[in-house]
Amino acid sequence: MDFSIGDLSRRTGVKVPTIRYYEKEGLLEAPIRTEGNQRRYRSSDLERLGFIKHCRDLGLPMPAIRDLIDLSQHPDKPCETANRIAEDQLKAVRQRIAHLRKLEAELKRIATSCEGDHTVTECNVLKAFGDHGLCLKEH
Amino acid sequence: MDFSIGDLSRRTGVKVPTIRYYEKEGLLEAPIRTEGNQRRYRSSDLERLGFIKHCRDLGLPMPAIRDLIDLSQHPDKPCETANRIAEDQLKAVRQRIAHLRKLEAELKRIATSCEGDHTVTECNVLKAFGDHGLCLKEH
DNA sequence: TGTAATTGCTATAGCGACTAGAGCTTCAAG
DNA sequence: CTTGAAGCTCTAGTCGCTATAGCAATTACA
Repeated sequence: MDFSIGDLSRRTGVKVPTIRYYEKEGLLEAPIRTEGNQRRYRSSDLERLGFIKHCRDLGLPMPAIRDLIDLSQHPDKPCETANRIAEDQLKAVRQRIAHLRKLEAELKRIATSCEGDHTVTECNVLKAFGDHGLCLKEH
Repeated sequence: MDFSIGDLSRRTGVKVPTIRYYEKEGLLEAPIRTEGNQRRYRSSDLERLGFIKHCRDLGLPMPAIRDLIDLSQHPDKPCETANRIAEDQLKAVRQRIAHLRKLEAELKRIATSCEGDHTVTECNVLKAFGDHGLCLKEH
């Protein structure tokens, strides 16, 4: 019914030092210890760590995760905050996608500007890396 | 015909401490100094810094930029390396886009799962953040 | 020429979210 | 009872900057 830190790691896919780091940062509560000072977790910790893992996979920064955890411990509060966090993150992700698409377009242009077999003196790739003015759009 | 570090900064949009950092990291050569120990740059440094800036904007990591600079100083070498760097970066950008699109889809689902005015106990947003199993696809 | 504002200098520390390593102790299997 | 895996703490390193402190030099204007 209780897990070692290694068990927790295997079940969640979060590395052992990262689990200890989350504890230090206050995302996970410090668990009880064995007589030999080793951490022993319960299934509620497993859930909590799964929650954190999923949030991190979604790109949430740690302060946002802290907010969500605080929130989930006050069940009578309105859930606007949770909503706002999800929407902010969605906005951020969309911005990053837009930005990366511009980069993709320019890198495609750069990568296809060199046909074959010559030396760097006449290499368009190097020129293109150097000259922002050649870009189709600003980024 | 020569610029202070501030001039260089204004003309390239690279911040002053970042310029000094690039020098420490060997991306920029150490320029000559005035009697009072201040850096004085020439237009070749301006070009080089513009090159670096553009590469960073495109997401190239510093080691890749170092490779490109080395390359540009051996004009007789074949330009395969430059090509490979551009293509690797293009590939990396496309991967990141693909990943972000999955996140976007899931965040959209999470952010729209809560309609209106209730408390966190029955909030689907919090549930969705917690439960990876509810995801449409893995990420 | 005097002085004040701006810019420059070095060195160090901090950011976020881990990751790696050293050097030690405890646990579990055979 | 021994051995090897897993655990412990603590420190430092990663990347690409950014901020701060405490000075020195330069520049603009009176």
